[in-house]
Amino acid sequence: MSQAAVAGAEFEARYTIGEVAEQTGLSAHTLRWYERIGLLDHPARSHHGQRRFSDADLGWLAFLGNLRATGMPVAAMLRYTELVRTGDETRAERRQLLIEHREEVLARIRDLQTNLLVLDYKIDLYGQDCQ
Amino acid sequence: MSQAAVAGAEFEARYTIGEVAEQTGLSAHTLRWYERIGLLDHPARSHHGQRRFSDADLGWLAFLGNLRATGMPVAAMLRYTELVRTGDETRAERRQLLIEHREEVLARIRDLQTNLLVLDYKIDLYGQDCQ
DNA sequence: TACTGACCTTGAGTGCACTCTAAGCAAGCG
DNA sequence: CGCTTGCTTAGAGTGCACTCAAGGTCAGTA
Repeated sequence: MSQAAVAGAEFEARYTIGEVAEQTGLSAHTLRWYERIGLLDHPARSHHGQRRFSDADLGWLAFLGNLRATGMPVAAMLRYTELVRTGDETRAERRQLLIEHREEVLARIRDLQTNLLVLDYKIDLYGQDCQ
Repeated sequence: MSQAAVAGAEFEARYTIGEVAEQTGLSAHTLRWYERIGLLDHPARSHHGQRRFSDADLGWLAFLGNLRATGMPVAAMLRYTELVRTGDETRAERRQLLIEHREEVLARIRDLQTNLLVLDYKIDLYGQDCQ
């Protein structure tokens, strides 16, 4: 996840915040905010002080995107991020966190499907006759 | 949806706000708020001025619950409610609204499932070896 | 040289959906 | 009688996840 962890990282860091915003669908504002709250390592900077994101950063953002898309709160993503930063000894805990999150997502899907049945029924009623 | 639309409704209106909160899982605060913003008709009142909800109110709240559980924003629920209040001539529009919402929910479910695959993959990686 | 556009910072503002506060009234209980 | 519980109101506060504002730097183009 960290561009600093990759040898020669400064040669890979090439995307501007605008490009990353484009690719990830997050706004530049949000990318800076993610960095500020600790979801994202401080990226490399150009000699003018502008951020230059690496492929590793993009990969990490894509993974965060998966977590967000499945409804994980930012606070939980932050916790996960900090576990990653801590090191390999947290692997079991990270795995556990993901497993629990998966269970929640599965429950959410089941819940949506159940509620959808009622909607279908209602739509059916409208299609036929009154109320 | 309206207890006023049912003949003899005042004889059915029997649940206190606490009981309705209990049954619907919404807080009494939220029930009053729903009423204030127009999601709920003004319920009957006891001779002390306390709300007395009817079975019709409970049914309507259950339906609202379905909409909320499937992620419909309050503003859209409000629009639907106003269509119901307007009368039978809005039935086609209401049906259309529900159909569109159903499509969105189906898309959400597909999206969740897609993102879940990545989670599964990641969990699998943690289960095996490094990163 | 003037302008445009992308980037920088800190800190404040937004929208949603509640959620609570404060001050007060009424019923029921020991 | 005092206490608890549950209700009433209008309006303020909360938490989340952004989102924007203001004021600035810098590179490239006409």
